[in-house]
Amino acid sequence: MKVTTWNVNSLTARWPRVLEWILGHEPDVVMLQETKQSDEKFPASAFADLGYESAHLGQGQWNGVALVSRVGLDDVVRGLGEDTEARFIAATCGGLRVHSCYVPNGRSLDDAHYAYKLRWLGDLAELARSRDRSVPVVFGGDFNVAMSDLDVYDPSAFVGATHVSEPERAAMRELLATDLVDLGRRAHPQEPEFTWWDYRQGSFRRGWGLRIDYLLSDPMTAERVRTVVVDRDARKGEKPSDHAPVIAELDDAV
DNA sequence: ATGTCCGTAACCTACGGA
Repeated sequence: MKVTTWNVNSLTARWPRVLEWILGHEPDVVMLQETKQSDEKFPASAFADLGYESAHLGQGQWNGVALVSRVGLDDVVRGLGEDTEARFIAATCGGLRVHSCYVPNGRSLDDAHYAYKLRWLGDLAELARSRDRSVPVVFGGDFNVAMSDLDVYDPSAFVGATHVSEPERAAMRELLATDLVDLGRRAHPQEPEFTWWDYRQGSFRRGWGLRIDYLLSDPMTAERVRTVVVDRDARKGEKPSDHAPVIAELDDAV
């Protein structure tokens, strides 16, 4: 089973790339972030034509998360607790409880949005902590945190910035401590494996990236993982998202 | 170069957000 996550930075603007990508990669499950669409605009019927069920939590102009699956899509939960922004959607797909997460950006360390980000990650950790341990889980998405300096092209360029601060990293450790495995780092302990490059300054060409998009699973599911790759090709070419998809290939459950 | 891209509101350009 191929489980994937991708922050598309507007599904409207990215539709040709998303369509091409799904046809080319044939993922079983796709967790999408930043659809930037209302539920009315979400192309559920186009996904259905491709053989995929889908579920969306849209907000319109900002945020927006979705799940797209060709291995079933049941028991959808929209939203994280009392959060009013469209940043979380979960469902059961092919026996996996799948969670598409779009963690608040934070903006700057002294911004109210930063406190919101830390609260949001705390709420996500609480949800992960209280989960049904008999069900295999994957949490995927844009976490807007580079968990270690290996996840940052130049740590000196990020002193005092969001995405690398100790409280954000502590919040991610708290999430991981609910017994989740960082599949990308587990598969590639030494390579940066960046997933995001700023549109500005030719960052992609210069290799100025961050690893902020993750696939996290319970340890049993992690044992099923054959490969984890960042599809850098999706960051190239015409009208790319600023994020690349992350793809995990899982063996069937035993 | 604060160097790009997105959606919006408004209007042929600016703005907030990322």
